[in-house]
Amino acid sequence: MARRKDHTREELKEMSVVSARKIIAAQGLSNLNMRRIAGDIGYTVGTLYNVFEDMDDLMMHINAATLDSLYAALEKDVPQNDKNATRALKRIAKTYIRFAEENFNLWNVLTNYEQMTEEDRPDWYMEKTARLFRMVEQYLTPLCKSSAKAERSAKILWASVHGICVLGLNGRLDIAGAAPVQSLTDTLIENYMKGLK
Amino acid sequence: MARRKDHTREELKEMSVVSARKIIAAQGLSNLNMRRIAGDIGYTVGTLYNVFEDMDDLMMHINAATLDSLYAALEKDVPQNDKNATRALKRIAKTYIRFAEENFNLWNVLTNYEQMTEEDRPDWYMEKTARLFRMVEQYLTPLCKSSAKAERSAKILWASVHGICVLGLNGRLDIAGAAPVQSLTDTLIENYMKGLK
DNA sequence: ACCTGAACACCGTTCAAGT
DNA sequence: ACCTGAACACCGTTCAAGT
Repeated sequence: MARRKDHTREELKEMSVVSARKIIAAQGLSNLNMRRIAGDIGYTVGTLYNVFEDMDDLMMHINAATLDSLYAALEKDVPQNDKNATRALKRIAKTYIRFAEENFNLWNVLTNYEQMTEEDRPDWYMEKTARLFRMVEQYLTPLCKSSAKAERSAKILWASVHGICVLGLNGRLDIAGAAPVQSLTDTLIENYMKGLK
Repeated sequence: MARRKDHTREELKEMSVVSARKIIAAQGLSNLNMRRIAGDIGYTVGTLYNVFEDMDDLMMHINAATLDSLYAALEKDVPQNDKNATRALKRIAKTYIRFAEENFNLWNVLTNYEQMTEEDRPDWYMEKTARLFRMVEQYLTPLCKSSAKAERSAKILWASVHGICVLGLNGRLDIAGAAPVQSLTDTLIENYMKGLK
């Protein structure tokens, strides 16, 4: 063994993240561990630590991949340049909720796994969340007096939809499934947009 | 040793929860473990398992205590029978945000630690969250055509404020501290209530 | 340089043994 | 009946040893 060099460093990273996401999606975070990932990609734990700093580092890459697939889902489902902002925002919320339901375990990891190190989140990671907010913001800019106000409303609406989704899908609102959650976010967006004018 | 009977079963439960909450508040969830709690209350791990089913059970009692102190904070700070619903709701949000900031570690455990067993949450635990929603609902009932509509708006507003608080205090909204978070929830509540009329 | 595999420290949990 | 403490299984992480 040793010095196999079957895969490049980047390939190993990619394989590890794919494997870890597969395990989380199928069996939840509690069934994820380093030995399991290593076995799954045909290496030993030591190799994982040659490629990732630690499990937190691996988890950040897992969440980055989830953010990418969320962004892709939104880009695919949400029509570009919808002149009706309220309709577009409802569509974003609907896609977000469906994504959360369909990728429940991965989405929960993204939501719950807090990297305590708030400030040393790398720029490439921050950008993945920033572009999600920009997607919401583009529909609010034409309706607001300043870009600062549009940014504020984008934060408020995104975080609110997120909160309803978190509590709703986790059974804290006495409702079950994605449909009633979406109904609540629709009402939120309608009332907020009415109040904005 | 053995057969000390220094404390009743209920006293042991209480002591364990108090100790665990102290550890979480001071050093975070990652520094909490069964041996530490046991040592802190002057017993061994076996005793903890004589009183709690497992760590999940203990965690539920920890979160129950946090919900109680949150309710107490709200009861203390929010004026009863405020005729101005928007003002009262803003006050609830403000107190909630301050509680989350001041009890950050405990509040994060309450928020992030998901008991996967959704349906076997005991009734006495469910009631602790239900009464929080009722507190919000009381201000919405006079403004809504049906109690069902008031209930819906209570869920929407509570979950939205929660979402803004979660993302805001965890540094996901490019803002720092409780004040700007509260500013966002104020705008949310204002616009939502305007839209409601 | 890359990879192994054994070791270390530390967990949650169990349970035979004591009083 | 209550409590101990040692044991078990399992985890993240490290690192000397191999090629």
